Amino acid sequence: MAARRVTITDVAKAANVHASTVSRVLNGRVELSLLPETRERVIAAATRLGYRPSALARGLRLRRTFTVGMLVPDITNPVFPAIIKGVEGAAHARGYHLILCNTDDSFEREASYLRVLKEWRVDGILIASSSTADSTIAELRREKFPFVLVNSASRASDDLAVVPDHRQGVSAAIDHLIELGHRRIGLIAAPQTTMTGQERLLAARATLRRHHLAHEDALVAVADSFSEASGYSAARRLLLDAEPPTAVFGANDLIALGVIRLARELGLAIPGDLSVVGFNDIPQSELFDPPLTTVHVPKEEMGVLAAALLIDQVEGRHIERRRVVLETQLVVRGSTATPTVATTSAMRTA
Amino acid sequence: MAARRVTITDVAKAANVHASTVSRVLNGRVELSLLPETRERVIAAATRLGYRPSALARGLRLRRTFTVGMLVPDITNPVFPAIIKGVEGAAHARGYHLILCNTDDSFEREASYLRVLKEWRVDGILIASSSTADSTIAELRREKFPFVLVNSASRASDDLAVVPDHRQGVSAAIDHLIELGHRRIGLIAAPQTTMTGQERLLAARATLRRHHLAHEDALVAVADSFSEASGYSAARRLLLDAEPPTAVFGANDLIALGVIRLARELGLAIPGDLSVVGFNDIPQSELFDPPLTTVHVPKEEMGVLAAALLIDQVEGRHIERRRVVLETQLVVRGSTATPTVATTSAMRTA
DNA sequence: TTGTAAGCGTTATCAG
DNA sequence: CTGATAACGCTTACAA
Repeated sequence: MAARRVTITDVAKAANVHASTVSRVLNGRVELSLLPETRERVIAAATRLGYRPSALARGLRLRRTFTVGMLVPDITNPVFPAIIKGVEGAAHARGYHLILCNTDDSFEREASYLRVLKEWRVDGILIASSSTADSTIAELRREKFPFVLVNSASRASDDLAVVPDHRQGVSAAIDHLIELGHRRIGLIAAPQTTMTGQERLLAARATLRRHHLAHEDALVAVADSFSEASGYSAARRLLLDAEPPTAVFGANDLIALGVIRLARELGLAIPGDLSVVGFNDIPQSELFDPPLTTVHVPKEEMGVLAAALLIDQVEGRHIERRRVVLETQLVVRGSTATPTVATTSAMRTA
Repeated sequence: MAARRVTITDVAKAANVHASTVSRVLNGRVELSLLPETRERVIAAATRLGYRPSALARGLRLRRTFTVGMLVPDITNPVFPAIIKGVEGAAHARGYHLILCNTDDSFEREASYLRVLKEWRVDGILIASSSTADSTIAELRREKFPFVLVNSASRASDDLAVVPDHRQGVSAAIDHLIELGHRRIGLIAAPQTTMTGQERLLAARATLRRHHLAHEDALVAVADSFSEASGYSAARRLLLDAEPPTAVFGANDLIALGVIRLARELGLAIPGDLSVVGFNDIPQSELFDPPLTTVHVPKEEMGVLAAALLIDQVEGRHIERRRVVLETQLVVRGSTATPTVATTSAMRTA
């Protein structure tokens, strides 16, 4: 099909030198002594023939690929593109390339991709896949395979990780609702099979408890995934209840948008009849109807830091902080407000 | 750092056979005659040692990597994740893996990534990067390197491509505005360095001409990129004009959202004072304020078809249609309406 | 049915 | 300063 690739030997022949010389010219360090004349001849030949070294052969020989893999649960969730952008930029700047894998939130695909990444001998792996089985991570740890968790941490606190401060963010979101006067606050959690899901629900419950507010089961629904559709379904379980909440915290922005969609269908005004807060501050959050009140997470920065941490590890540099926790910030927009009289009636029952 | 990887020879030793036998057991076709007993011993050894073949070595030997590369201009633009998802699904189903590269709309990065993909000996390349220089594509063509264009086609009509019907989509969008009674229709084009940008502007102009409507320069602004920010800036040039349009067609949804943001800042009601249409139908389009009227493009399907086309080509299968053009469909939501009395005054001047 | 050997394209080491 | 050689880990004729 494609014409035979030109190899280092072809270049060598064309330049009347040995292949090893070509290699030295093309990627030898400067202190190597080479006749300028040879160097020029080699470079000329290489460009004339359009020589492209084989990363395969080189990786095989070097036992290094200058490539990092990244596992993402769902590229369609707008948090991730932002994180990925950060990762890619930082990796690129340090001479690494990124192999991106979309696990579609399936354990099976995740395991399969992890295998593939290892087979490709990537130098390290970034894991943004929140559902990652503990066993999977344990395996990486056991093998001493360099990896860094992004966005969602692991149970083992000594794993390298770059995460937003879930607890602080969630707490700020719920404090905000309470300050507005809400007393019946519904929680739409993310899957409890994920660390992110667990952490955010735990944090939310803790905050409510701190304020001596109800956080009974009737006020909690767990979404099947981090998607809008799942948020919508879960919201049905909450809002169609006899005593619906006056405010809802969604474990992420997509879930919050699902709530908003349902509310709209039910004819509930937001924030008039129902306040909604999300988490992540996805792009265009301020253009939704209503503009989404949410917890801002420095997504791109998170990616940059994670990539840096991974590469530091790969290159054997000293690592000061094994776990980087990034500040989050509540961004109040239109989707939250003081509960109205109509809904405050529900408050009394709380 | 990491413990030495276990190789095929390690497995061979452990199973008391030669490496070639291990290879045969692990990926030989069924018709190969192997003693069941040997087979079992090998498999046992392989699993016990946790053997993972090196894709590097295998790719080097096979001159095939079962990997395809994909160039995406901006992963942050919500059209692409959807396309990527389709690509990845289809590729995965056929046993291929995807290496994703974000070119950030820079020629330089694009060229660099293209080089990298070739160095990794990917079996083929998917190009969704609309700004791709003709010369780049020409080079691929010359080298007979398998590639398929997605979302935006090339000038050369015989290149393999899977694209939406830009002409039909744009025309539907503008027809819609005209049917509503708009006569001063502004165009916010995408960069004219991109094929997509050119095609959509051309189509828009043609449609206006067909209706004998003005499409003078005052009604056209060209955005610097496909982003919301660029749409916003370009919109300033249009809407702050003495005689602003009563409706605007944005070359994509993000640009349209930029227009909406500006309109909101200027206190213009949408669709009351200004109608806006976009292109692509990005996720959550219906949750914006107002819900975005836009041209729906079957994004995931586009990805699936493109991947299939590429792999067919790679595997030497016969290809019936070299260019697949997908139907688009106008989705009318809240951002367009009949021009109000106030703005119809502007109509007369047109 | 299985072992032997060569080679995929590089680069590190050792001579010269 | 540059050439020869071996090895990275795998697959596939060919031989046994």
